[in-house]
Order: sequence, then C-alpha cells, then structure tokens
Amino acid sequence: MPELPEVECVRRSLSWVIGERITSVDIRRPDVVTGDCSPNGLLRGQCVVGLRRHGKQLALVSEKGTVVVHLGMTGTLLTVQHGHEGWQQDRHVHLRWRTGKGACVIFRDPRRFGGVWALKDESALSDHWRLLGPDALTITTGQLIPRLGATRQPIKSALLDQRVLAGVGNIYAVEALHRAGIHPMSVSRHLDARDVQRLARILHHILREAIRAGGTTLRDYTDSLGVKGGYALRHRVYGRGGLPCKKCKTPLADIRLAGRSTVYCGSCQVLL
DNA sequence: CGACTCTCCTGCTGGC
DNA sequence: TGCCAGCAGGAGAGTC
Repeated sequence: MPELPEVECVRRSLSWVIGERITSVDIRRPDVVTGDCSPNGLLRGQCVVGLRRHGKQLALVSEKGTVVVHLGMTGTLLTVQHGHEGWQQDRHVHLRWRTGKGACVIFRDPRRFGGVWALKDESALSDHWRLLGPDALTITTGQLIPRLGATRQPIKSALLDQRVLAGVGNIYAVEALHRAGIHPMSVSRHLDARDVQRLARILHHILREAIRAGGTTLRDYTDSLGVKGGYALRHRVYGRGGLPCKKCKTPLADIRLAGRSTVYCGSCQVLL
C-alpha cells in the first residue's frame, strides 16, 4: 500500500517520462478522474516537464496542465513498453498515457481508493496541495510541534491525518511510534518538544530507509518498473500483533485505532 | 468545531 | 473442494 516511500519510488522509477510528449490518452474509467476528464485535460499533446511529489500524491507537470495521481491502497503507475499489450485485458487499468516513443504509463487500481485530478496548471497544484500539511520527509520539529499541540487526537490518528503532515500511512505510523517509544493512544498535545523532536527524527530516518529499500511490498506493490520493495523485512511491529516485541520480547498488542489495526508494545511504548 | 464512525471497493483468507 | 463472511486500508462524508 503506497505511502510516502512507495510513491517516491514510483516517482523515481518514472523519471524517464520527463521530456516525453503525451501523444494520446485512453480513458477507460472517467469516474476515477476529478476535473476535466477529456484527453486534453489529461495532458494529451503536452510535454512532461516534471514529476513532483507531496506526501502520497504524485504530480505529472506539463507546460500547460498538471495531473495529480493518488494511489490510494492498491493503485500503481506502471511503465509499459511498446509491444507488451497484456494490460489491455486487465479490467483494473483505468487510464493510459502513450508517449512519443511508444512506451506507456498506465494507472491501475483494483480497489479504486485512488484517483486522478486534472488541474489547469501548476498554480492549481499549489492550491490543491495547500490542503495538505508539510511533507513528512522534510517536516521540521518546529513545524510539527504546533501541529501536534493543536489537537487532542491520539498521536497515531494525528500522524495519519494528512492535514497535519503529509505522507504517513498506517504502516509507517506504527513503525515510527514503536521506535520512538510512544504509545499510539498518547494525546498528541501531551508530547513535549523532546518527544516531538525524537518522533520527527525517527520519521525522517524510517522514511529514508524505506525509500532506500524500495518501499514496502506486502503483496502487490511495485514501482513503475515492476520492482518490489524490501522494507517489509525491516518492520518491527506492523503485521506482528501477538508476536514478541523485538526490543523487550513482550507480546505486541493489536488494537483498532482510527479504524485501523494498530500494533504496539505495551511495555516499550509509554502513554503520554 | 473537533473528534469520532461510516462508506467506498475488491481480492484474499480462513472457517465450515 | 467450494462457498461466503470478514478483513484490509486512505480519505471524504456524515454524525454527535
């Protein structure tokens, strides 16, 4: 499931598209698109000049329009080389961009929690991303302190709230809280400056480490070239409910918080 | 207004 | 072996 590291790996693996012109766009499911879902709205005829990421969102920027892709849970952007037409039988492929050289980018999303926004230009992108908090990879302690201080939400819920900071999903939230020794039910504004600093450092560290490993593949995730991520091997708590904590051997608790499974160590992680 | 819970969607898993 | 309920999850909508 794509969180910040996976989206960043998709972005990097898609860099070949920069400088390419989109010659045609196939729209199989217009309902995954918000905004102008015509081929022109989706960059037909435009040259891709950049790929930008904020949190879990990826933007294909052209001279004119910009397309933002959100991968949701099961979404992928895949590079398909000319001659490999197997995707045509795949009912989960919703969009396809064809480039001048014949290579394509396809948007595939079985569960359709993801989606695509067609925006007029890069200033519309700024507006779109203004709703999100600072990117989790670069957020500073100084930015995080007032944002966590403003809410009584449990810290786990706050980390998942994209308006607080952008890019953290369930996996990296539970991993970061375990390494920081903070109980997921801790009230966000009870964290003191040192707690927040430690949490920010750990988030940066984990996210960078995960990007280096190619992201987390639980089952399906790959980057745009089909490469799986190796970071799942490094998970210490996610998916390990009931198993011994890797630090202290206490069986890990598995509860539901903010509607999602939340694994933590009742011994290592302090309730604040 | 803030903090919950519900809903969307499909594929895999586990129990009978 | 086959069927189906249950579960997974991000984020926006709805509720209290």
